[in-house]
Amino acid sequence: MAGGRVYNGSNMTTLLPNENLASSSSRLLESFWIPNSSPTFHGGPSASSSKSMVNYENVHGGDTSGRPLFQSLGKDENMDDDDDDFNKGFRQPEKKRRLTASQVQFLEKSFEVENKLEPERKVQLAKEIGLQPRQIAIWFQNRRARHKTKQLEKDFDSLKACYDTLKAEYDSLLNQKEKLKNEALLLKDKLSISDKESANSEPCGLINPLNAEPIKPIPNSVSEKVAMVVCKQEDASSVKSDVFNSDSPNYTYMNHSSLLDPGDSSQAFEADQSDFSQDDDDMLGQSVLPPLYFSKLEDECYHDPPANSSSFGFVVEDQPFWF
DNA sequence: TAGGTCAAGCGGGGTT
DNA sequence: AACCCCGCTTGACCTA
Repeated sequence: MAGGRVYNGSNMTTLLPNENLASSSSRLLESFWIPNSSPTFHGGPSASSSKSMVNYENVHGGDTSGRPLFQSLGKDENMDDDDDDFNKGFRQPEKKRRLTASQVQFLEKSFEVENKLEPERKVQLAKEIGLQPRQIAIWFQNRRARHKTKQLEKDFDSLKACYDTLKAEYDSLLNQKEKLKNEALLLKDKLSISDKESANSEPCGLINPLNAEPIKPIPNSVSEKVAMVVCKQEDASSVKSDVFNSDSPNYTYMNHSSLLDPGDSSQAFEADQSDFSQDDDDMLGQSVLPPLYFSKLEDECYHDPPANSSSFGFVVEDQPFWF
């Protein structure tokens, strides 16, 4: 459709509905709008709402009983001072006027009820507050646009907060991963050192795992768990003195266990993760991350553990045995 | 005076 | 064709 709609025979571009014909000067315009005897929606710079460009309200508190809540200016009322100019062919460009606070409040309430505008409702609203139906439609359109903008801002803030949270979790996980990697490396070093020392001090192979009957009081599966739990409960910096104490009956078993195969650090890493809830000193993640983190860990890490890490997955019912 | 706000214009698309 | 809605823009006005 071509622009420049025509309403009630007046082109909106040059003559706004409910608006006086433009005066030849802003001073004239103001004086024209200063209320004297007119009912509602007449106003001027001295009107109650200082923020309104032009306040149409009846600031004199005139009796409006028997009238609609708001009443627009009739064209006859508008023409007073400008008739001459208009007839002479003068026509000032339109002066935009803000709706009054009362009008806006009325429209806002209506908007809260329903932000779409049926034709009947539009006409009704227009009558109620003394505006042209077209103005009501425009106000609702602009109001919907503002509402949409605000909603977008809200959604953006919400998504950004979500992103920030996830990023914090991710960073924390990265830190934890690095820490656990370092711990695994440290443990491997200790293992190799202890291995060498034991080989030097007991060259006769007293504790060869292949014929280790004397030191097998604990079943293999349980022994593995003992080793893992002890490892995990120790702070990496404390060098696991108990674990590597040569007096320990599990000492040699640990040393020759394939659990901490130096070639597979991921196993150690993964096993350690399974014991987060037991570790006090290394619970960086637990102290930082929300419970969601752990549920996610379970979802993402334990639903389908790698086959080669099965020996690290503690059976739930085993845990009370160790703790 | 720059930037924000708001009523209104404009043009395109959809519906009846 | 008339009407409506939407996105974008314009222009008047306000404010820091």
